[in-house]
Amino acid sequence: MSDMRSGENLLFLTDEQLRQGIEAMFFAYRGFTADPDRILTDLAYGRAHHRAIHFINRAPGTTVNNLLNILGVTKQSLNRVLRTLITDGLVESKVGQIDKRERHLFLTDVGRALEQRLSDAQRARMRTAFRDAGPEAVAGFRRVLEAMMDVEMRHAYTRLKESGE
Amino acid sequence: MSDMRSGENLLFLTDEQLRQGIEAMFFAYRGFTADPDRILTDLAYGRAHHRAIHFINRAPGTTVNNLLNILGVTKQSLNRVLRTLITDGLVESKVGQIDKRERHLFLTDVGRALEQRLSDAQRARMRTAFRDAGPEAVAGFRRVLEAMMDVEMRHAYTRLKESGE
DNA sequence: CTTGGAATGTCAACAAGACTGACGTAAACT
DNA sequence: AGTTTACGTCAGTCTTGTTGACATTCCAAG
Repeated sequence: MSDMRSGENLLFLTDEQLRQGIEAMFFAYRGFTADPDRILTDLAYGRAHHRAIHFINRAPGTTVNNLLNILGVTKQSLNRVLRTLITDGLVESKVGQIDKRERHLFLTDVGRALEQRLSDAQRARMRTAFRDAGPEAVAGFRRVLEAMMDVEMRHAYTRLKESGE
Repeated sequence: MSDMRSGENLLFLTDEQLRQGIEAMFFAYRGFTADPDRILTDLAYGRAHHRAIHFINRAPGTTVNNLLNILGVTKQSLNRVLRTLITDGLVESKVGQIDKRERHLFLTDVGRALEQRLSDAQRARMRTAFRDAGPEAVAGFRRVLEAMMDVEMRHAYTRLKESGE
């Protein structure tokens, strides 16, 4: 795999190749969000709600601040979303036992049901794509995406990844 | 956790693997747009302007309708963006010679300069990611992304790809 | 040739969801 | 006691998506 390292087979780094990578990212991300988006609009929710639900499900009991860092939005923006999810009974907010300033977030049964519905749709597409591309392609896919992240996001991603396996 | 189905090792298709793929997409897309976004906010433009500029540069003389299909937004939404780009002198709109209902779009020199600046920033990140991951990973990355697209978008992508090489 | 429908693009108004800034409350830290 | 931290909220702005209404142009059927 690492035969000619110094200045030979770097064809995959031409501007044209990079541009194709950029466009692939753009078009693929559209597909990536398309299925959950369809479900969400029927429920008068948006992508922001999906993201919150996803990460609360992934890390139950997470604090608002924690979620803020992962999502990379302002607290006002997150709060708007969270408020509707709480009043709609999808998310529960519990005052921290050790530190009472903190609010720990959990999905209710209803919230978990929606999370399932959304991630089933998204996973279905991901599964088809993975299967069509094959395990080696998937490994490459992950390697490139990880290299594309900002450092802090790579750490957040790695932490989540390790907590899940 | 050995999940052997019909002899094949399908470990890369577990729900946990798929979820990691989903999160990788989410975090990577943030990195993907971060650099151009920084440039754009200084100029009071947004991601929508970037997208329009990108594809006009890629396919000079394209019609509004054509661009609409690629970008997947309503014509009214695109029009707002286009209008500011035209009044700011980044994009030129020429009435079609054959069909006078159509407007053909071109970047001006100023528009091309901004396009360069934006895509340089985005390519720099893509280049680093590609180099770090290696050519085989890049091939896999592309294969998975293509499989993730909606059919129409895959066609649009392929058409652009072939026009560029 | 005219006329009605389809296609293309523009203008106006509105909604979601991001942002900043300011402020308040409660709890924790020093 | 005073400061910092965590969270919530109000108010206002911006980008970017939406729908609705409308003008222009093309084309084809009468």
